[in-house]
Amino acid sequence: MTLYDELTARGLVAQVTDEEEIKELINNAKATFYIGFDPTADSLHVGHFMALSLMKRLQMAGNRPIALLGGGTAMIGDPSGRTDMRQMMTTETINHNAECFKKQMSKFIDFSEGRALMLNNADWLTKLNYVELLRDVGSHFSVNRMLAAECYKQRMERGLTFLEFNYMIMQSYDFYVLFKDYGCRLQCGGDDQWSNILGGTELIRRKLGENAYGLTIPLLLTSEGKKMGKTQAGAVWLDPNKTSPYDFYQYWRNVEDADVMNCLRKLTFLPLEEIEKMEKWEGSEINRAKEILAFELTKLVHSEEEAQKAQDAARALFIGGGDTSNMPSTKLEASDFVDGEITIIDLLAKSGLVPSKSEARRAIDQGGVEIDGRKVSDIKLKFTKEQLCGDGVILKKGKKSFNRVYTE
RNA sequence: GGGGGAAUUCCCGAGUGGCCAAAGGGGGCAGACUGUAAAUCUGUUGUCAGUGACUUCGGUGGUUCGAAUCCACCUUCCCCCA
Repeated sequence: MTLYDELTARGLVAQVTDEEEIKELINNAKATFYIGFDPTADSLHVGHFMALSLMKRLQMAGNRPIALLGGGTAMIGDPSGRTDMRQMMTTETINHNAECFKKQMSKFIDFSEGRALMLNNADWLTKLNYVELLRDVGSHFSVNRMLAAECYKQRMERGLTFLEFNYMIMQSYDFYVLFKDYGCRLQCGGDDQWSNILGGTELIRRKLGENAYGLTIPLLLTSEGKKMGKTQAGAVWLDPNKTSPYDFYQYWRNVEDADVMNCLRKLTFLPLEEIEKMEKWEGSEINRAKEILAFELTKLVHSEEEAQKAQDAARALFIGGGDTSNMPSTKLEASDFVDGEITIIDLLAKSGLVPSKSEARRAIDQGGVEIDGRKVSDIKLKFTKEQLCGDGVILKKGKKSFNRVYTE
């Protein structure tokens, strides 16, 4: 099976500019390609993961990736598919974020010995001269065409600033620079980037008379059409300090039945034959597939060790017995105790299982709190310091939230 | 530049002087049923202390015994005309 066929089979190809040419390029390990990442936060999240994994897949097949940090484009803000303008970010924030991205990507992509490049478009975008750019690049763009682009549709109704309108031109210019200076012939990206990518291939054709190509990855959606990788608390981050490996594992362990196979195909590196076997699993057997999905992804993003820990902790909590030492935990300080005691409500709040004491109260009222497997009915329950020494107690809120609280 | 309209709790959206912590829906959380799934049903959903207090309706002042509701100014957004 060729690389391109595998990508298609996994559902990783949404749109391509020229299927035959792209096949030729990537199947024969000839391609230098790029994917851009705008450093709009201090960590990559699940939304970036597919792009990263596509990058890795192409690299494993011998192609050379360029990870382009959008230090310059982040200054503008991509309006594609957004209903409101992005908040303007300071240069310091952008640089800090770019550093964070760099570290995370290095764990995933092999940048040694020129096997991959990491560039920052701030290096060329910030040096541009306005009038020159207008003449050299601006003359190749038709406003009429741009306005008709799908990615601006939403914004046409709500308002679009000139700043953001220029985003496409900047991204097109990136592709042009990478083509010219690094021989990059292919740009990949999320499907929402289609218009921006076409802008680049057009610019290269007009300015250099050469062909460049684009390939987009479908957005990862749930069976209900919502973006995956979002929780109530926000994005699912790849940074263990922002989303713990345990929470990361749990996110995937809890996907809906209808989404498991899709995720396995798109996100994991398990052979397709193996995934096809799981397709036959039914009913509660699907839970096995979810465990595999969660384990594989935690392994990819964090490490095999962390994946194992998360799995052990989850099994111990949900199935019972086993090793609970790796579950999320909270250590109490002496100042958390009043007269050597702490109330159940404070305990819940401290553990982070509830955002406020009112919610703690509600949770107990509704019979949703357990301590070491016993339901809490007394809202005034207190614990002495001695009771929480050593291993402490295991708090459970609802069906899935656990936290071990202890003190020394 | 001229004219008109809007800003409400996580989101949408009612509310036009006291009965408003603010209808309804969505989402979230909890309970029942389950497979750490979905669907369904029930409860709950500002904070802190338990029959109460405090903060909230874009911002700042003002009128009033009393304001999300009235007035002034400001900010932001939308629409029409240029």
